[in-house]
Amino acid sequence: MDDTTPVRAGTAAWWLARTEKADDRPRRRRMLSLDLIADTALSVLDSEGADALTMRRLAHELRCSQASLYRHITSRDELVVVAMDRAVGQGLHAPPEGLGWRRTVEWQAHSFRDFLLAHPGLVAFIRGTERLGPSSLSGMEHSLGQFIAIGLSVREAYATASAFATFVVGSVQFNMGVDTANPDEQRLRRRLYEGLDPQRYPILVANAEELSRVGSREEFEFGLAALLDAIEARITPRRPGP
Amino acid sequence: MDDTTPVRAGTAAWWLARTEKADDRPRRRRMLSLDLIADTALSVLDSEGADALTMRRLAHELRCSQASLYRHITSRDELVVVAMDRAVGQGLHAPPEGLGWRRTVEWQAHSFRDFLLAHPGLVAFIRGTERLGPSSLSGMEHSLGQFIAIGLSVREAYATASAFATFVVGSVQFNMGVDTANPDEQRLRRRLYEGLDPQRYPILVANAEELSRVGSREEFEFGLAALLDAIEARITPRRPGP
DNA sequence: ACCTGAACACCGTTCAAGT
DNA sequence: ACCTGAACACCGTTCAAGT
Repeated sequence: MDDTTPVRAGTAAWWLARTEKADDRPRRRRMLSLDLIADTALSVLDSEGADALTMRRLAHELRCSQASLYRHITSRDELVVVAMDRAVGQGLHAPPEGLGWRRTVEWQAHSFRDFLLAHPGLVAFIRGTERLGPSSLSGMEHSLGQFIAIGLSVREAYATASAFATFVVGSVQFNMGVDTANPDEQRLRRRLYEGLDPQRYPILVANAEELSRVGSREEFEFGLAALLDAIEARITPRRPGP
Repeated sequence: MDDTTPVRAGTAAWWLARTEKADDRPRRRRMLSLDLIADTALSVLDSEGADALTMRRLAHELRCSQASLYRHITSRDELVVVAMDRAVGQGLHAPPEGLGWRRTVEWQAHSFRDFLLAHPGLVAFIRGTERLGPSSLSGMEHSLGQFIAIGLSVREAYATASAFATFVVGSVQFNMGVDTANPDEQRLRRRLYEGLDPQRYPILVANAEELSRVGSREEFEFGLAALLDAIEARITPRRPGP
């Protein structure tokens, strides 16, 4: 084990070191803790956006010095990784019972997407480095159980759960910078398409009006249905071969 | 039109203003230009990562003052948006002819994914705000043509192309921080799973070894096949209803 | 008319000095 | 033993002053 080079936040090595260290961490009776710092970071990020999340701001919010923060974290990056795992935990909710597997997965995908849309400040910080944190692993454990229960192998279940996570998060992230939150955006997008060079962009120019009306929702529903159909095809028993 | 509030980089309004302004921009005979700055930014980002991309570094690289950069861009954010659209252009290649639609789309998805994996420094900066840039729209124009040609409506073609883009980019982004580039990562991930609380994470603990071996590639292939199957199902003519 | 040195108002991080 | 004021080495951005 090489302790000289610093371990990048979010890697397996890093999460491992954290869980192993947690046991012999001295009990502190002060209020300040990593969890408190992370939750404060989340609330600042959520309510005021990325620019507001500074060490100075956190220290002010927690009524301590900036230097004190570094007794619980080794860097801002590390704090973000921990905070995002907690955010994932906040976004995962138990689905209603008795829906059947397909509608259950559908519900979960929509539910998490709605959470992300409601907290745009967090979205840009989800980078996959929180995948191995306790809350994210909890979500994975749950998904694995679901997919194994309907007949997928462990390996298939993992790939499937990952693909869903990727698509739900990716869909929100990819549209965040650009989507129709601003009501003018649609009209302006139409003008943008209309004004393109018709030689180079014939389809975009010819269908400017219709294309400007397609939102990220439609893309999301298409991709989600595709993934669900793929699972359905896999668990449908095939007829015996020749 | 409200000119007082600054337009956020990457929105339709912003791309529109850029194209409209381009015409009456004075011809300059100096070498410095937005394109040159953007390309320099890309090469710095690609070879040395996000931290190296500073205005000071760019100015040094281009042998000009920092202030000169601001004659061509209004902010670093804006520069990043333009640069990323150019990067997308570099990552898109014409597929070999005569593959049939499914293998063509498959080829494109793999090709773009390989590009991203080969240029990890760029990946974190793809945020969707480059969607409306000339290179990205060129990719969209091409994809629309493909999907319309096999029978999808304009609207379906757009949602489909977007879902592919989301999934390919999202899959790389979501695994970038964490994937098996480091050969130790797999072993450490296994140890991480093994050391979890078996009450809370029974499946992860029981399948630690197998799960640690599933990489992002498997997830990618699953999702890609699912999307392709979904297209296939849509273009297969249904029998007339009752 | 064009360019830029030098400054401004910030960052994340560290550590000697306090209690 | 614990905490922190003040500094350090950076940022992105601006503008008065140069040519």
